Amino acid sequence: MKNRITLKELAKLLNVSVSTVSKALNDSPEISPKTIQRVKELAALHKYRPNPTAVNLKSSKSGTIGVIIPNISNAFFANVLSGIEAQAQKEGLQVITYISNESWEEEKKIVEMLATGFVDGVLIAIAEETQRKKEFGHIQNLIDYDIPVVLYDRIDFDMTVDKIGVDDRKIFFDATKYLQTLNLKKIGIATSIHHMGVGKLRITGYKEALASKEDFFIANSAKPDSLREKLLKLMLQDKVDALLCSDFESTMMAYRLAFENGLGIPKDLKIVGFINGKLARYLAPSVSYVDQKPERIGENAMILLKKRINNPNEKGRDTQIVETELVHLESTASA
Amino acid sequence: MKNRITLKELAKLLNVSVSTVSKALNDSPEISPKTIQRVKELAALHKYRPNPTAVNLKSSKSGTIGVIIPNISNAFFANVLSGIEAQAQKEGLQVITYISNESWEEEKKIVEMLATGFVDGVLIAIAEETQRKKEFGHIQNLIDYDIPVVLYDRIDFDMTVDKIGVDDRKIFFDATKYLQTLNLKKIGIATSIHHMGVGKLRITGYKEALASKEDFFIANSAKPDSLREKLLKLMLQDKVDALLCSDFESTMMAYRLAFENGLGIPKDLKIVGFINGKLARYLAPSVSYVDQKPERIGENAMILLKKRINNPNEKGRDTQIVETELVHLESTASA
DNA sequence: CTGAAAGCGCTTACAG
DNA sequence: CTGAAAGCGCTTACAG
Repeated sequence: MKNRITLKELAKLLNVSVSTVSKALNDSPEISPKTIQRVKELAALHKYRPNPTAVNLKSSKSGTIGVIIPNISNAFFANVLSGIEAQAQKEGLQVITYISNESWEEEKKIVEMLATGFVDGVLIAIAEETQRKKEFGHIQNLIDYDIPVVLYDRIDFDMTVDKIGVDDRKIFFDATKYLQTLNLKKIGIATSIHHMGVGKLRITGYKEALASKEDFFIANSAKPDSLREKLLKLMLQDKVDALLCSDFESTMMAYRLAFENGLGIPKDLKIVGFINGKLARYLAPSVSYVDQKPERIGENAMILLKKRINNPNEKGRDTQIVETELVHLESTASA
Repeated sequence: MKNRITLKELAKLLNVSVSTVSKALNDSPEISPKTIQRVKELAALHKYRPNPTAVNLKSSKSGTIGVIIPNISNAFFANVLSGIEAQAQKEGLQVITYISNESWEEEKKIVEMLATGFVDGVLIAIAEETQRKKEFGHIQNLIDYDIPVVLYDRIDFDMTVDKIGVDDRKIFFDATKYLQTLNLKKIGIATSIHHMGVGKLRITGYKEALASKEDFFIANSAKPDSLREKLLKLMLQDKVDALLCSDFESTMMAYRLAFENGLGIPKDLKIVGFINGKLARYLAPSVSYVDQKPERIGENAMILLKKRINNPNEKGRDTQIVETELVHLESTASA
């Protein structure tokens, strides 16, 4: 059953040339309708499909794009990928996924591979370690090779490249302001990503909203044990009224620690989290969360990349901001 | 910066033939050490990388495999993908992901595309709708085309093909037996995937463990509202002592409904769930869960596929079972 | 309207 | 040890 039929074999069976078969299948006006029909019928009979590799070689396009994901276990990135996939299918592009595991070295290896021109374009969310090391040479190199690149989600970097993400500063600014309207005095934040661009911006937004009107209450650590300690201090000593949580880890840890220490949510402590909506609604109590619209980010990232692939010589670079939404559930309900 | 250098251009610069350059770069013994060195130096200088598309065309291999995922928001599949990726990288293969969204039609479209020989092999977890319709023609067709295929996770189908998954019947059999050792009388199950192969097997395991010693308590529905109602009946009317939950939806809904109705976990109700370990530990109380070892499934699926790609003519087909683990957390703690 | 030829960028048997 | 030629499966300018 193996061995797909080729143009050459079709041509032989039809007693015409390879060129004629090729043109007929592509509905060339050069070919007579009668021949087109004959060719197409036999092609259908044999289930002919052009060899994509050969087509790619001719067109010097690969028909694929590379997507670098720092951590696929993170539901946010899984959903972004879902949006990318859906849009790529519409564009007729294949998506090759790479997982950097937040590692600079793995990311570098992937990017260098992609720099060989393996794909028509690249979508990348920059790894945590890369941000920490501030070593962006490999990314810059990719851009310099004129391979279309779009940064998604993690976009707070000084590179001339298309970007799409959310306004992290504004999200926390607005969320803090919202909590203030509930007459909460002590508003704190919890984060395990304070060393990343998006994490920093969220802290900035929080600070700007509070201005110097109140004290800052910040629990920040990438290490679970240390984050736990700092959170406990905020909850039990400082007795904050509300916690803005910047990521999955800090949201779930706040939720869990409230339970362990008998703090009622929202009675004793209000929580706003960064987790996906499906989970947020199942928690008990349900947790108000920031909907980052991951599918939309993915979809628009793909559209942006496709645009750049089609217009490689355009000079300007876009930065797109996707609107987010603060979804109010039980964890911020007023008495 | 664009336009990667080709063999032909290197050859011109070196005043040798294309063949010589090609052979030199591949360390052919036909070529003198001196020439090899000259060629490699210039290639390095120009950062020459062979065009993968051309190499693939020659070798009639694509160096890529296709992975079909029913639903990437499901943490289980995200983690399987992670395992696949890691192993693929070791094997030097690219992974093209496709998301079927549990849809028969989308799956069929993807599979037909892959049947053109676009990839060297395919890993697939069969979509829910496909299972419901019992329409496996497209999958069988892929197999008939001699494209190496490995079914992962959802493997309870009568096809001559390599498979890798867990023993779903045994998992629920053992879990039920375990709950019996806690002296629980009324053990129920909750599932929203009872129409799928893995779901059916889990129910079978539960029934076999109980034998006819007790009544069966089963809440099964793919519709949230209906599942909620059935679960409430089990919890409030039948007053089951424990619930085995078969998937994310039913686990989280049981957790949430216990909270809404003032049932203490584990005091009034014990729960065993199918969710990922990270989440399970953060819940309040933490929920005992079945660790399906998704990374290992992905990794071994990739190994199995690679083996089949390398030995296309071997006749036998493997079914690999990955060992799972019931992790005991607070939700099944005894008083 | 049809076909021979060149070419995409490689590899490899074969000749010298 | 080096190179000319054929070929992987296509597409497309060009000739007839």
